[in-house]
Order: sequence, then structure tokens, then C-alpha cells
Amino acid sequence: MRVTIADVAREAGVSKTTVSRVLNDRADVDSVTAARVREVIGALGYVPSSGAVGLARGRSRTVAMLTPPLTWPWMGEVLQGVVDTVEAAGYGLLLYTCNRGAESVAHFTGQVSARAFDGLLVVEPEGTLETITAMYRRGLPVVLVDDRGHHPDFPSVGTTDREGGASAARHLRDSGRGRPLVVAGPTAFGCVRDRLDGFLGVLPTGLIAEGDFSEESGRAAVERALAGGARIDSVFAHNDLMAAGALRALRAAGLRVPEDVAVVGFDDIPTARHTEPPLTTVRQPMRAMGESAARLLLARLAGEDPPAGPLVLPTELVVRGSAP
Amino acid sequence: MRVTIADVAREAGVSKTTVSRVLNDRADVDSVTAARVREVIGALGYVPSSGAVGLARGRSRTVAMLTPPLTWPWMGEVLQGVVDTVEAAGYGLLLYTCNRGAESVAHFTGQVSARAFDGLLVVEPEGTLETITAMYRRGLPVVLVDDRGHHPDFPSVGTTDREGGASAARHLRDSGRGRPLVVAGPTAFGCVRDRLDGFLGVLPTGLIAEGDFSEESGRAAVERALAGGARIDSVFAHNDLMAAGALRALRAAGLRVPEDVAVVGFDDIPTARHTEPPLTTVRQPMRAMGESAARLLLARLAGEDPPAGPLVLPTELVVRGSAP
DNA sequence: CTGAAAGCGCTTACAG
DNA sequence: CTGAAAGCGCTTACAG
Repeated sequence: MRVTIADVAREAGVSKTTVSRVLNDRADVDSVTAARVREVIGALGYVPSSGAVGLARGRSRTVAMLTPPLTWPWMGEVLQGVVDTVEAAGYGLLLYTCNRGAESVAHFTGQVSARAFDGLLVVEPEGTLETITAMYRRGLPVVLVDDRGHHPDFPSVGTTDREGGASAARHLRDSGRGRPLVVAGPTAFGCVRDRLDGFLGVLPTGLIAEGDFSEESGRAAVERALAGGARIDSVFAHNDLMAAGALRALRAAGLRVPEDVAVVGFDDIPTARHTEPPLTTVRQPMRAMGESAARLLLARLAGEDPPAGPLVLPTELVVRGSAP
Repeated sequence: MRVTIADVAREAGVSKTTVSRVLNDRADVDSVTAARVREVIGALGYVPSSGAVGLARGRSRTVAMLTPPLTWPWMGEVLQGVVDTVEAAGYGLLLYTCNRGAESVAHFTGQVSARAFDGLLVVEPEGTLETITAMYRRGLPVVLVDDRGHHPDFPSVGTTDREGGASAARHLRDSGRGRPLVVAGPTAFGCVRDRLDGFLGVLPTGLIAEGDFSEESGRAAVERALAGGARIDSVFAHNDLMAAGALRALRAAGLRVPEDVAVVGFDDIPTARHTEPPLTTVRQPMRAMGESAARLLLARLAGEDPPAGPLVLPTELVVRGSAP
């Protein structure tokens, strides 16, 4: 039924070896022969079986990516950066998510999926780190897009969390704010600690609430602070979702943003420009991070040595109405 | 270096055939033998090569998905629905995007990627339709997640665009609005014509602008209408991005939303609840559409016949502040 | 410049 | 219940 290299060889009157050479653009084929083979390939609509090619070559020209839920507001950017880079290199991308928890991971490591790819890209490895480490030890090239923790063992791509936090603090300080509330993410994450350190180094405060990166937790943190009688003139939230929640709580309490309280977020998700007022935020270059991670992995597959330290891409303060 | 089925067989003192039987849970293996083999598999950390399995079995247990840019606000939901369903069935998902245009498609159809999957899921096939059709004719199972056009030749999953448009119109009419501006998408798309028909059947209007689904085009459409002296009391935009643009233009013109002009969008993207005021919108069940499309494809791969017509999932009017 | 043959790591009749 | 052997569709020394 399906057209194989043998069909092409027979039709073109050459050996499979020669067809294979043409397919792989080897120089040592007579140009007339090559042209004829190419013609037959076109006429027959022949497409090589990637499974067979992979088996024979020992590698699949496919990389896998293990992600948190794809509904995270910034995953689209990361994914697009990865796909573009990987496709441009002629690789395929196999996508896995951990959102079904242990079951997903089990499946991921299980017999069906495994060994189908040459290398692995991981975003936010929490929960899967042991598994990943084991695969890494057995020789699987891995690169982390790691905005959550510090995993010095792996090649990784990150962003300037500390400087990002500091830039938010400088901006608030320079616009005359001195009583900030920080709505932090879970402090177990390395990025959270970095953002906190950077911020506090510029603008020290005792008012620190720990949220869980959800909008609701941002809202609750502000409500608690207000109910506790805290007199704040600004909020720095560790992501835009919590900042949006803070915005709501402030306005619900009758406070004006930015006149009474300025708000700065982190990430610059698509929603950030649509809140009222639009959100000033520390932008993470998610797309560039996806591209860089993919490039790092591809370089690794091409035999290059992994870089000594993590690749760190700069954040950028984006000023909008919530903290002019 | 790498552990193969031969290593397991040798270590367990059985043939490769027996190991293969254990691997595939065939009933006809002595339970003691099976236990021993399983033990060796664990000890050696053996993982089958999916390439070899696929080659031997003639199918890869992998499906591919061809998508528009992953930064589309609702792609995350679709993708998550697909990944969940596909993973649960023990299949892998190969991701391709068309965002680099012709080059992407060429790569997609090219030798490296093709034949690496058993079936294909396509979202918004514009531009790739000829290619897809050709592959479909040659026997590749295909399912469309098609919110843009009408392609009766393919099994597809859609939503109730016409009823969605009608529900927006009924809502506006019932709240006393009679002079709507419709900001439509490109009328070349089947879904746009359906939304328009549904809306106009309930609330006829001559004020119809054609946007391109971008926020900017929504803003421009409203500005033009206002500049032309149109006296409107409501806007129905064919997606939330254009609705958000309309919202901005209206407020910039000094009009109050919803008091002076009510606004209804389409999609219910994450940003919809964060605009000021939050957007009333016709929700598309993107995640369910992704799940259904994947299920349809998997059923097809399992040998089931494709359904006669498209699978149509219901929209739902979500009422928020922009049109209470 | 070209081809015959072995091999990649599995599965699957077939035979026992 | 178990195994030897052929075959899946390619690539790659090796020989000419």
C-alpha cells in the first residue's frame, strides 16, 4: 500500500542505497541519476518513514517538552518560541503536560512515550524533578526553562528575577512611594526569593504577604492588609494575575489606582494591558526564553558542550497606568 | 550502551518474543516467567524504543496537531483539551504551527516530519487546506477544529456560531437595545457568516463593520461609526479582542459602558473578565472542542467510522458588566 | 559513482 | 506456554 524506498528504487532502476543518498543530499551521486530519482520520488509521492529513519540512524530528530498547564497565560509565548526554533532546525516537537499530576508523569516516563525523542525541554519542573534527574543521568539531554527554582545541575534558561524586583522597587521609590505591600509567590520558589530580595534591597518593608500566583490570592492579600489597618501606598505583586486581584480589591475598598495606591505586577501577560488601569509590570521575555532553551538543547544534540551557568535573559519594566 | 529487548531476554533467560509478550500484556505467558521478565526490565531500566515499535507495528501511536499561532488567546484551552485526551489514550502529540507561513507548511509536509504520526488534528486550516486535503486523500485520518470555515469533506468539531450570534442579539434586545453596531470578523469565514446571520435574524441592523479579529480593528470600527455620526446603543463584536478595542474607543469618546452603549464579545478569553467593565460574551467551549476533536481522531484510529456531520458544541452567553 | 548486505530494535505469524 | 526467523523501512560501512 504505502510507498517505500524500495518502490522508488525499483521504479528509478537504482538501489535503495542510491535513493537513500539522494534523500540525504550526499554529494557523491551522479547528477543525472539524482534527478531521475527525485522525479520518481515526486511522482510516487514518496515520504520516508520517520520511524525507520530514526531507528536506522539511532536518533529521532524530535525533542520533547514537558510543561505546566498550557492555560498558564504565558505558556503560549514560551511554546511558540520553542516550536519556531525547533521547526526551523528540522526537528519535531512532542508535547507533554503534567497537569494530570502523577498520572501524567507516569505516562510520560512510561514505555509508550519514552525514547521517542532525542532531548527534553522542561518548564517549571516542580514535581517531576526526580524523574527528570534520573533521565538526565542516563544520558538524556535536558534543558530547563526555570522560573521557579534553582537547579544548578541542569543547563537552564532564566530571567533576571532579582533585577526585575529591584526595578519595580526603584520605579515605585522614584515616584514617591514608600509604603509598599509585597504580594509574593510561594517562597519555596527560587524566583520568588530573588524577586523579593531585589525589591527589598531597594525598598525595605515588613508588609509581605504570600500568595499562590492566583488572582484570588492577590485580592485576598490586599483585603487582609487593608482590614489589618495597614496604610499602603503601593503594591508589588509577583505576577500579573495577583496584581489584577490586588487592583480589584483596592478599587472595591474605594481606593484610587494609581492616585492612592500604585500597583506593579510581574510577567506582562496579555491581560495586563486590559485591566483598569492597565498594569505596570516587569516583563519576562517568555518567547525569547523558549527560543533560547530550544537553541541550547539543539546545540547540545549537535554535540556542543552545555554552557557553564544558566542563561539569563533580562526583564524589562513596562510602565502603564497602574503605576505611572 | 542502551538497553534493548535482547539484553532483557538474555538476562531473564528467555527469548525476545517472550519479553515482547510481557511488554504487551499478552495473556499467554506463564505468570512466573512474566514476573521474572518484569523484574529484569525494572532492574535494567529498560524502555522500548518507540521508533522500533512503531516500525514493527506499522503505526506510531502518535498524533500530530497543526495550529495557528499559539499566542492566540484561546489556543491554550484547545491544546490542553487535546493533550489531556491524547495522553490518556497513551498517544503522543506532535505539535506544528503555521505561523511561519509557507515555510512551516513545507516543513510540515516535508520528509522529516511526515509519516511520524497516525492522524492529524488541524485548527483553522486556512492556507493549509490543500495540503491537508491531499494527505487526507492518501489515507491520513484528519479531524478539523474548525471555527473559521465550512469544510464538509472532513470530520470536524465546531460550535453553535449561529445560535451564539442569536443569543447575543436576544440579550441586547431584551435589555432594550435596538441600535447595534456589529463588528464582524472577515466574512470569508464560515463562522463569521453564521454569527452574523444568527444575530441579524433577531436584531436586524445596517451598521456592520468588518474587522480582522484584532483589538485595533475593533477600536477603529467604533471610531469610524462614531465619526460617521451613527447613534448606536450597543456593539456586538465577533471576538473578545475586537470587543476590548470597542470598549476603549467608546470610553475614549466619552460614552459610558454599559449605560450609553452595551458591548458583547465572542470567545470568553481570559482577558474578558479583566476589561473595564468586564465583558459580556458568547463563550466558546474551546477545551471541550479540543477534547472532542481528539476523541474523534482516536476513534477513527481505532477503526470506527467518522461521524456523518460535524460535531457541534454549544456556546453559552456569559453576562458581565459590559452588557448586564 | 554505485550496490549487496548487515543492522537498527521491535512484532508477529508459524511451529512446536 | 515458548522460541526461531522473517520482516517493518530505513542507513551505513564495505567493496568494487
